Amino acid sequence: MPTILDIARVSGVSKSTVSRVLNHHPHVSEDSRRKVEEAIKELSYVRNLRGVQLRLQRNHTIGIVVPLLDHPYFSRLAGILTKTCRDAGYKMVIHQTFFSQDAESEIYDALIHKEVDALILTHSAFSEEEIKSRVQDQIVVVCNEQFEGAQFDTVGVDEEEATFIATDHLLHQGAFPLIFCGDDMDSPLQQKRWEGFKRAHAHHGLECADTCCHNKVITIEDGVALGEERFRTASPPKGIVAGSDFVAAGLLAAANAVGLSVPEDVKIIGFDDHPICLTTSPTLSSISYALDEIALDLMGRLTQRLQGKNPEPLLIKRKPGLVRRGSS
Amino acid sequence: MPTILDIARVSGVSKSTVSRVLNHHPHVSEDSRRKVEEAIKELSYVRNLRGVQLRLQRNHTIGIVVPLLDHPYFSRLAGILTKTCRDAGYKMVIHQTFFSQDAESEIYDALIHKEVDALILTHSAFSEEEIKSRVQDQIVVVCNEQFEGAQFDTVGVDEEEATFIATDHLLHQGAFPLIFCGDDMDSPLQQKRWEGFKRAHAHHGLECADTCCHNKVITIEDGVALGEERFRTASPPKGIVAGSDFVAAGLLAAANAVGLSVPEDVKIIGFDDHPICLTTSPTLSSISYALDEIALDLMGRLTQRLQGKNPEPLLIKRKPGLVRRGSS
DNA sequence: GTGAAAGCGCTAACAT
DNA sequence: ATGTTAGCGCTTTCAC
Repeated sequence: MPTILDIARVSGVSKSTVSRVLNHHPHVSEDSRRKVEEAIKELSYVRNLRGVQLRLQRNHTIGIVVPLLDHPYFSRLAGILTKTCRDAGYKMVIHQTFFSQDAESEIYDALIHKEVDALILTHSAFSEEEIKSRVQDQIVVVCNEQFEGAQFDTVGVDEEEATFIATDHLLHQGAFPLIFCGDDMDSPLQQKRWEGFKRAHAHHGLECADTCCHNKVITIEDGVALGEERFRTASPPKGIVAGSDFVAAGLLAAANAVGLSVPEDVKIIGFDDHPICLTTSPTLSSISYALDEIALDLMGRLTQRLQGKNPEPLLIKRKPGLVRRGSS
Repeated sequence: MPTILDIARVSGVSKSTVSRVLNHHPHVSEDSRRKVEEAIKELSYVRNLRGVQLRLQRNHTIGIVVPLLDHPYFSRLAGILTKTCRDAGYKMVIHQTFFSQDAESEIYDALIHKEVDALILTHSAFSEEEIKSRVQDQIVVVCNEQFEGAQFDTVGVDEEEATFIATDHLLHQGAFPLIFCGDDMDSPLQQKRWEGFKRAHAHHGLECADTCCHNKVITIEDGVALGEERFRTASPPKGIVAGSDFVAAGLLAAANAVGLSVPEDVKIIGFDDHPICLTTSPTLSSISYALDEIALDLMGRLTQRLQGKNPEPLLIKRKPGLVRRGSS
């Protein structure tokens, strides 16, 4: 494995000049540049990043925090963000927290010790302030977690509004009472959604009890299980605002299995507008996000910070869309 | 950010001793060890990995190659493998190739230049020999890509057999002619599957034309599109072996939309036994994999190689399972 | 059992 | 425009 010293020897210049060529510095003679480039090609030299990193105290690596990868929303988001970062010349390390605060804490430690140059949060079990106190002035940006943008750049969809729209839609169709389910009711995101759910009820002059809120409903199987439980009671709910399309699909399957008709007996709506919505009978209504645009917004902001700029934290909330299909 | 030198100063020993404590060397006096540990706690010191890496020429980082993350099979596999690696004390960097040979080549370069200590392949657009010639004696292990295990440790399901079972099952139900679809027919995996598909036909004394093979069918939407195209012809296929459950779900939705009954008019089977199988009407038959076991097998092997052992490449092929549901 | 010193590959301030 | 040199944080001989 050749080093810049080898390149220097072969091309007959000093290693500083090699470094200058490598880093596209000005003030290098055309002649030196050519010789160095030839030597690089000849020895098929590639920079050892660890040397650079040790010297520069930078990694060109960004971390992304997701609760779990085996999830249609987070895998899609991680896929898009990874590509976006790569295109911007950064490597991406994906961290799964499995909704655990301990696992999330370790990631902040990694950031503080500069194992990554910045962190993208897509979910958190902490509040914005708690995170800020941990990470100090390290770079953190937030993607579609419902922080207020007080500490970090935050871009995403207005989740309170999204849930209001979904809930209002079901209530408007005459579905009541409703139930609501989310993956982690302790997170700010789920709290926002829950507020939107309640606001829609108030808007229609209806009461909604805390008992219609279900926590830790994440996967298709969770949706099936919740449906099996709630649909078999004497008075099953008339409508469901599900935390994701996968959960919604599971609930729909349970309704079919129990013999309830969708949307006549029970109406269902999910989040994300994932293509799974097209594969159920009836097809699933959903709230849509423009993830690609969100990713670009976020990366733009992140790039600025990585270049040392330090503007006030920004909050971008995009409008969600209602995609009405067969299930409502 | 404190360094071992700070620890050395505070604890009153030399930095070599600090290093020895850090690395759990023997021959350190109990007294020194205690003082160093106190200083570490006091300054909340954490090792700077880049220093270690530069010195040791190792990263404690493993790369994983997936075609794309936004895919139920690969995101699940990536999730499991990432957790398995983390538990073994390694970081994981996920690379998406988007089925491009160029993107994949870059990853091999990264391996050669030791940006990662090893690579886990879950898909490749190259042959085993081509990869070997690129990566030389760097560590590569293969997860469920159908290599022959001549060059690399390979663990996964016998895909030829899996496809034989799926195809045989449909033919046995009287479904003929069939069509077959895969994500990337140039890959060894899809070739194996295609061979299993043909072998099942031969087993039943039936012919199958190359025209029943469809390439680059990856997502739910691809499945819908393929279904719309093939189901509207005068003589639609009687059965489909789909490359993944998502594609199968898309095909099923298209069949329903076109007015074909499943399984009466057309029978469908997918791969992976993903829970989406439970959410369609009818539910989807599928070929099941034991991914968690595969991940553990693989990690065991990988750990050995990372410890410098260099046994002959191993080939583990687990038996696939047939999960019969409503669609066949 | 412990410390001094060399060096992993690289960049940048300083000198020329 | 180019070379010399120090040093990023760490591990590991080699002395003692």
